[in-house]
Amino acid sequence: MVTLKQLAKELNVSISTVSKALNNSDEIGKDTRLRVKALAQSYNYTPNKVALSLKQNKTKTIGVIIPNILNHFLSKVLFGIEREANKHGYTIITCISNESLEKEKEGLQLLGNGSVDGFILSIAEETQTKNEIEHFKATIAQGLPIVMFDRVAHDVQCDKIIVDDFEATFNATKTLIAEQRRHIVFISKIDKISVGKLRERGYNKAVLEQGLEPLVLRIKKGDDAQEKIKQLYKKNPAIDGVVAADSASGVIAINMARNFKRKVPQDISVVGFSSKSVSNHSVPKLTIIRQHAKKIGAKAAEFLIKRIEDGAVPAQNYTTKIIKTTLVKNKSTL
Amino acid sequence: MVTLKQLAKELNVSISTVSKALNNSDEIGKDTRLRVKALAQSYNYTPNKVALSLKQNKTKTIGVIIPNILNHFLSKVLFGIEREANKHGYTIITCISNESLEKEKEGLQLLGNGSVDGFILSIAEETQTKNEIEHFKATIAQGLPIVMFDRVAHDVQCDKIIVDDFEATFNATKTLIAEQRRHIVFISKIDKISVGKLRERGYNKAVLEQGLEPLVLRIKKGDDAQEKIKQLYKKNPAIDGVVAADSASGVIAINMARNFKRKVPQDISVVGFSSKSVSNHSVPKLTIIRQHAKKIGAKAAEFLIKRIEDGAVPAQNYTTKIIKTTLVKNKSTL
DNA sequence: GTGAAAGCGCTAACAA
DNA sequence: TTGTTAGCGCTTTCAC
Repeated sequence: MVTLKQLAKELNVSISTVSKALNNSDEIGKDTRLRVKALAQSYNYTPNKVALSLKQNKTKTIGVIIPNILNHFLSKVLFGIEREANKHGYTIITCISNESLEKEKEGLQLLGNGSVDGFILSIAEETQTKNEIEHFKATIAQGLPIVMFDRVAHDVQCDKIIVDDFEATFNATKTLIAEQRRHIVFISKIDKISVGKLRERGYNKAVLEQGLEPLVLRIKKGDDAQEKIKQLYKKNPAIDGVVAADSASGVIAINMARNFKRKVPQDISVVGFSSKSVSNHSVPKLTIIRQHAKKIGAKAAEFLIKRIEDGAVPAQNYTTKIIKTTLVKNKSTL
Repeated sequence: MVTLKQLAKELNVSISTVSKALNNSDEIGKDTRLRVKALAQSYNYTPNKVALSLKQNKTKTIGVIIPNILNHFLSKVLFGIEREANKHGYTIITCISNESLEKEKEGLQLLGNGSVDGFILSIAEETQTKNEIEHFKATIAQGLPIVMFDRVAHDVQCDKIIVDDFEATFNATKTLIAEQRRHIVFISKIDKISVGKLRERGYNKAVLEQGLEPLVLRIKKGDDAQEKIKQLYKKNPAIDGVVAADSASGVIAINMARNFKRKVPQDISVVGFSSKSVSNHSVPKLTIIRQHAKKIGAKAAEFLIKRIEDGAVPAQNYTTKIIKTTLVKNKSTL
């Protein structure tokens, strides 16, 4: 990489002249400016980002800590973050907590040393079960803003972007009830995390309101989801509706139903939290609760960048933005 | 963030004393060292990463440029990269090229300004179709090592990690032939990129060797994959085998077959490039060609870090490592 | 219109 | 054993 120093030497001018010329300062004479620019161009000069960061005490970089990049929803949010960040001239540096509290802390620590101007994160499962929030508070106290999305800690003062999980399943369940379904099961692989709990509650409320019996299938890590759902159908032949809290369960529920000679949507109606691409993995296509992951990511980035650039505004006026889900009807419901 | 300066002031010693003490230099007396460390601890001091980077002219950061983070294979590789990088004390900064040449160039440019010590990347579709490689060469010439994975440019001198795409489909097709399948179709959503072409050739060779007729279904962006596959089955009732080049097509091929009252694997045998989690999306589970994405990522990181840390070794001895795929038999084949 | 100098936070060669 | 100084690459104030 060429530096200002080298350019200055070659042009027989001072470093500051070069710097000013490149920054279009009107202190510098036109001809000098042009000469400098020409040479810089020819060397393909670009200012060293690290030096700039040190000097200006800002990195134009956002730290993103997500629990699991193999989760389609989360990687879609990441995509949204990246795109929005880029628009504003920011890059993102990613840590994957792998649902571990320790790795989450490490990420915060590692990037908190001046590497980033702020964080966007979704909380690890372990952090949620242990209910730890001190590391977030410490980071914020250190002057680094945090924006949380999806899985958030309500006791931490910061901007948040969440989904209307409770209402989403409540409404989805009611939709099935309106189809005259009376034996609706709720399937979840995410019963441990906050959003999973909310979704289960939404389902429960809708079912109980109608005097129906709730039936919940929780799939643990390491379980064979197909097998569990098979057993479920076997034991409960009356099932005529499925609400799935995660993207795979809905798809499997549809594909497995046919093994029991049950037609979707005639005999069983299925709806699940998922994305368009995954909804394609079942025939008929899964009716989905869309979470608008990219939008969530974009909003999170927007919020964070605003915080960063509004500078040392006394941290306050924190917003919690709810991105409403949309029910996209495909052919797995009537 | 506390700085050395502040610690020095509070302790009434010089900045360098503090620095040395914290770095366990034996130049510093034991008591001073302890005093310094105690205070640093109490302030939760950690050296500013940016200053360190500037000083040492290395960032301990890897730039990763991937075409599409929503692709399960690619995000899995990213996961592998991140984990391996972390092990070695590196963080990763991600750019998503979105299959665009322009964005790929931008990423290289943006991070090439001192932000990273090297790159790991998989080439964008547009870059492959236009066959542009100058930006890679320029980056390498600039002193930043590149490791390419999966979609690589053979004309660029650098380390590469690839998959045995040709052999994978060749062997998979032969497996189907050994099952006495005589009407095997190849389905691909990725016919434009290098690996997609290799996979198609592997299939072709196996089929032609047996004097069978090749049949290829190419699904374009924006196409309804389900509909295309449905039409395929309708027009070609003799199909008794499917080799899928991408993860979704195999799953859909299985789920759709049942709509034609064709049993998998009895009537149709299906195998596809995919991952364990996606193979679950069909009943029966898809027999998959596993690419060991995480391992690819880990190897790529390992290669790059070695290059970075072996310093200015005259760039040479470039390795191309082939990570062999594994055929994991599930119930969609005999 | 141009240049010298300070300083961002850190390390390390050298001086005391 | 501790401190002074220079320097990584850059911007910016102030002097000429």
